[in-house]
Amino acid sequence: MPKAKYESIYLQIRKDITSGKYEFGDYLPSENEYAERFACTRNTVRRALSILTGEGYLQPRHGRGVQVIYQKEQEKNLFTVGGIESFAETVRRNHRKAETKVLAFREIEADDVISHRTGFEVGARLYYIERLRLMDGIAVIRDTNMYLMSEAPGLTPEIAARSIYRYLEDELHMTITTSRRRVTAEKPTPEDLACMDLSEYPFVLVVSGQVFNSNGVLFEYTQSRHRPDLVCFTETAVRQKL
Amino acid sequence: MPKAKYESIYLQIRKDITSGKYEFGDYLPSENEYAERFACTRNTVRRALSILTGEGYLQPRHGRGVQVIYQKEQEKNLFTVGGIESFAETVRRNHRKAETKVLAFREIEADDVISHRTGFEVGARLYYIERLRLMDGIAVIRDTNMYLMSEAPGLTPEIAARSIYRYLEDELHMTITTSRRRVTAEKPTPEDLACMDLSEYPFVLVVSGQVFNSNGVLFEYTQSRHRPDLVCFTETAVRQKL
DNA sequence: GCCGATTTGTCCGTATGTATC
DNA sequence: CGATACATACGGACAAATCGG
Repeated sequence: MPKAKYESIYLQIRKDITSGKYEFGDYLPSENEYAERFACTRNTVRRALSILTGEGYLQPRHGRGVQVIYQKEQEKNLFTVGGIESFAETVRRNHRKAETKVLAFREIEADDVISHRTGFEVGARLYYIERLRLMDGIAVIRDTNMYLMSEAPGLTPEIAARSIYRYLEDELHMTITTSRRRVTAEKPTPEDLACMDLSEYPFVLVVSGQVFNSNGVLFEYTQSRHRPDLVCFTETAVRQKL
Repeated sequence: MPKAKYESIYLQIRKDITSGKYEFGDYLPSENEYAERFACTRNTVRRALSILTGEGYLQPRHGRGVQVIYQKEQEKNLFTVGGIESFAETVRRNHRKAETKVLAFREIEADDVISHRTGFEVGARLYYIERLRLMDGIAVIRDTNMYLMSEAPGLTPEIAARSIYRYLEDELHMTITTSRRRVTAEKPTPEDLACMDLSEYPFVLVVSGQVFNSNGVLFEYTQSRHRPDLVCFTETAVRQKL
């Protein structure tokens, strides 16, 4: 699957870390040793290591070696925004029953209001999708998504009810590269109140973001309005001077 | 100040982006042109560009060029967690008056409850600090921090009232590399209610995290409890295969 | 404290592949 | 098809930090 050499090295070392072969605090073999072992130059090893460093797995220490700082997380909250976990996966992990209700599915054109909020160009043709996410029959998330039709053609309400990402990746062979997210607390809108049981929560946590594909095209704008007690947002930040 | 060549190139290009010289959607000069302009190899240019890509500023497009995908954020919320902005900087950016009140300053030892929550080893000697952050006289954040004494010696209440990070960086010459953060919504504790004006907000947004220094040592655990209307949490995730 | 070996950090120059126009 | 631009990889050189003898 991985065609680039640095990528297969990256995958191999990551597996050694997540499988527990190297634990928190351990030092990896030296770059020179890896270079020999993988039959490549030190530069190529360093590239793989730099990705792992950027992902928070490793901490290189000048003159000493490269240390593992990855630890298995202790998950408590239901929804972990920030990872790559989808709604369905999250629900499954918690042994609940997932359901998705499509509230709206339209084709629209971006006007300047939409453009300003989402980053799409004025006049761009978009799919506009509203969905309600239910867990064990309780509405917990209200999603609004917009997809650039030229990049994600062929979307249907049926796909929206199942998994849009599976369609994009498996059918359209699209790969996602950069995404931006913002989390804010907002007062619920009438629509929020109509859809979700927010009786004791006078706020919703709003996660909005843009997603770019590997062509560098902004193709998705997404906004998820969460019941505040169920969401958890995680981040790993690295001073990336490597 | 920047000693490494790639770093000064990084800073220069970033400045060109944030200053608006290049806008969202524009293409940067080619790597070869930059290499000539900065009198270095394409590799060095690529390194600077790769950092900017990892930070969400750029989107390289194979065969075409490198596109700017940075947009000036529409800052509505006061506090942007996720960036590297300190409380004082945020307040200054909003032209407000900052104040920090130290509520507690103790030396403690990590028991197993603390250890489990923070990641410090049992028995580790820690500074325990509680602070209240005031903006224009209004309490908006309640901070609880713990620092590993062996890595951050010499902390005092006076330093805590000013800037701990300035002390760590300037006096102890410590550099921060990796940090992990979690954001959750929680019911306010009696302490929260006593310290902050939360009358209309039955929730606080809790940002907790671990910080590693360049020695790879977990030296800080931090928890900030925010009034929900004032915080904004941003993240840029990149599938970093660059 | 010095020296040499090891290890990571920075940078160069070059070659080749692949996508776009 | 050729020119341009980014992507991958090689190999080498020297600097800087660490560690053991």
